[in-house]
Amino acid sequence: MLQRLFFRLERFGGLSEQEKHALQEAVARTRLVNAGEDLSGVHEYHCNLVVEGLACDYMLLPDGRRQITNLHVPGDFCDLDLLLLSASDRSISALTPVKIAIIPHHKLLDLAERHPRILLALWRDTLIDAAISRECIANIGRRNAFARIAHLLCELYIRLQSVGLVRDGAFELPLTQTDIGDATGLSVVHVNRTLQRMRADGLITWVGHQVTVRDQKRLEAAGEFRATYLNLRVDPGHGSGDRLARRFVVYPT
Amino acid sequence: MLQRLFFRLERFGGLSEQEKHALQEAVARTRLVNAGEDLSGVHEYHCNLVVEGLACDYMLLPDGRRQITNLHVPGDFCDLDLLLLSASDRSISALTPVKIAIIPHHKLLDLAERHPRILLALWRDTLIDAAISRECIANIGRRNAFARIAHLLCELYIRLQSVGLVRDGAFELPLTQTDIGDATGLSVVHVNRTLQRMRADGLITWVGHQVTVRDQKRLEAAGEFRATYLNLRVDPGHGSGDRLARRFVVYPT
DNA sequence: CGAAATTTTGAGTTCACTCAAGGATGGTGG
DNA sequence: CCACCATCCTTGAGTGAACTCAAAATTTCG
Repeated sequence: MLQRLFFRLERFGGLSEQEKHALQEAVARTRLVNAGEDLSGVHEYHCNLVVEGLACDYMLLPDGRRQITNLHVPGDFCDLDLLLLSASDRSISALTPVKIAIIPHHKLLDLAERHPRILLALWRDTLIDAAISRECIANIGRRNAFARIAHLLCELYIRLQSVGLVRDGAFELPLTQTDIGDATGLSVVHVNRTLQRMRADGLITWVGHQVTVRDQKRLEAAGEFRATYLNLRVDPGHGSGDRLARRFVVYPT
Repeated sequence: MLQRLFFRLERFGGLSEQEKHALQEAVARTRLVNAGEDLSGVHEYHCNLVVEGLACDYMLLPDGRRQITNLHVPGDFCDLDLLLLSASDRSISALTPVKIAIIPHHKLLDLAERHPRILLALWRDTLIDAAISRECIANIGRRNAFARIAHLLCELYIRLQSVGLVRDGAFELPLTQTDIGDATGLSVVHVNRTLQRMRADGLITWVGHQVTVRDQKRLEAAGEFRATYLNLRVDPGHGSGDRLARRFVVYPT
């Protein structure tokens, strides 16, 4: 059930078998959400974790325009923030049929108390989401359409790769061009024309829901993409995260 | 030293005297950073907290363009994420002369172990930053220049108010129009023209570094601003944050 | 097979950008 | 205390990237 999550977490040390087991046990049940449906209502006292499919955070503006603020691939928590915040500023919706693992807040709280490393993994996950958001701000604020879309595709490539969903440079991406537009702050029409150029340039192919990155280097250059912000590689030299985690292991509560 | 922080934290329950004291004690020293200078280098093994002045997170694009991804007002932590993440994707710079409280990571780690409620307050703070980022994405991605700037000013108004830095609808805002542009994804020229319109419309006055909100209602309407995402009001009905905190008090580690 | 959703094309428009230069402001040193 | 320099604000003019509206072509799916 949580393999994708665990697989991703391996990248920075991972969890012990015991911790994994505890997390697995915390899953109360699973749920299927149809494409286009909101997850709302569910997340009163539960966290939702994507097991299969693609979901997104979005905000609706008064005039009906939509802005997608993040995508959730398998292994991602959707709404960890509701564990600590009372006000939700966005909605979460399924872009494809999505299988969700539902973890009650109280169980996650138990885990956090008994397994500090799990608490840290959760916090860390929310911090990476924040880094993704920052990158998105720079993307939308300062790049043109071509670069924005290139950047988005690069990010998805790495994120999907980190959960084992890329094969030979290709991955399933069941997004409509409207979705791409809502995620990059562009109109559908412009997304369409830009994607045509991107395909013509030989950077990608996009057939059905199958996207293939034909020239990752040039795509990354076009999107000014550097994967570091995703924190998907272990970099033992910097930061105190490992130290913090180690402490919590040495002195378990 | 940390009054602004504590003042802001009061809004959702605050910290005990003991906890406040412990946080105060964790401050190793303070530092003055000149306007325009980066805080970088400092934050290898320290967290920086703004005591006075205005700082910002920013990212520099290859061609030299800048995108400001967040502002830090007094009482804000600048780089809590570095406690857990190894890769830093942005820089932090002082927009005005800034007084910084430096808190070594290891001391913050001690605190987190001994005072779970402090750990939660820190996590919560990073979650609110994430909410601010999301709102910023929607702002830049889907709103026009007028609304973007209005929204930014509304946000700053509330954030500064939450740390007691607004008086009679007026606050110090030592941002240049270039800064506003970098924060909203606009060019200086366009910021200038938009601000002129905003002043002519009677929404604000901006003299020197003093901004006065003349008509908050209309400004908020123009920016489609709703303050909930800032989580600055206690809303006991929703969420599990309080429960989590309570637990950690009932069963201290 | 037909309806609905999605992609694509065309044409005209606009919001925001760039370039360039002229004022204003404020800090600093002689 | 004033002159000077740097930064910032402001204005004008021309341009362009992305938008809107509208409709046709294509794909998807029940």
